[in-house]
Amino acid sequence: MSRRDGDVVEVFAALGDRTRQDLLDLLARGQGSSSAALAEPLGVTRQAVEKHLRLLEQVGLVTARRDGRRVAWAVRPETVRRSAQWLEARSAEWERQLALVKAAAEKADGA
Amino acid sequence: MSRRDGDVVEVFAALGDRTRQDLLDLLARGQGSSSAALAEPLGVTRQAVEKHLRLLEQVGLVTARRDGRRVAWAVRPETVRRSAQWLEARSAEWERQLALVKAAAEKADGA
DNA sequence: GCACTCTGCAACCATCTGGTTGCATGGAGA
DNA sequence: TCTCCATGCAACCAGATGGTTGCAGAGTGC
Repeated sequence: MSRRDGDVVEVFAALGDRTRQDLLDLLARGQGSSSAALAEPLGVTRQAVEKHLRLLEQVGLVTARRDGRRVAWAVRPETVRRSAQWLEARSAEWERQLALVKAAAEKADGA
Repeated sequence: MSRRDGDVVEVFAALGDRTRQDLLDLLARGQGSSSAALAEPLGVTRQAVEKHLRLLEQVGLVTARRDGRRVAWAVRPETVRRSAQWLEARSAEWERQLALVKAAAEKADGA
């Protein structure tokens, strides 16, 4: 597994949390871009939101832009799309490999 | 977010771990199907592998089939494919929403 | 029948995680 | 200039996690 594969593992780990999924939804819908604005619909403190946002930023799922003292967060869907494509390729690869293994096993049984 | 969405979150959490990713790779390649056979290339104990396998089974990524006292584990790529498609749809949806938000903001600026 | 093999399970441990609280700092508006 | 607002950060906490060790039970081959 290459280093890039390692990055993808972190993206999946980041996506494997309900609060972060909801957070990304809110950001994509334009329903708030500051941590305080996002905290209220999520039902957690703004510090919890900031923690999640920093993790999402770390794996490339969101970006931050300073606006005076405010920070405007935004989703980066292209990172999600790339991860989806990576996963799709993996499942296709696994299906291909399983077909080979299955064919080899049937050949052995016939022998 | 629907209940099915909740399931997907668990799939991503399951995929967000390097050992489990490697485990799925080994299973797909047919390089061992029992916990003991899988533990050696992963460098962890068979109990650790079994823990991971049970979690993967819980979210539908692998299946177990009893073979006497042995358990043969197998990957279910269709679950991975479905999750990839879900993610692809989400990123497309987020891109669509972001475009709407961006257009609305530009309209407001022009006013 | 017995020894061996494979699995299941629980207890344990160090670390991580998701969240809260409290306080400090910097930007902005009056 | 001062007050307010928004953010940053650290400490804390309960629970979860990933792994190990030890032991018991069931299947299997001799």
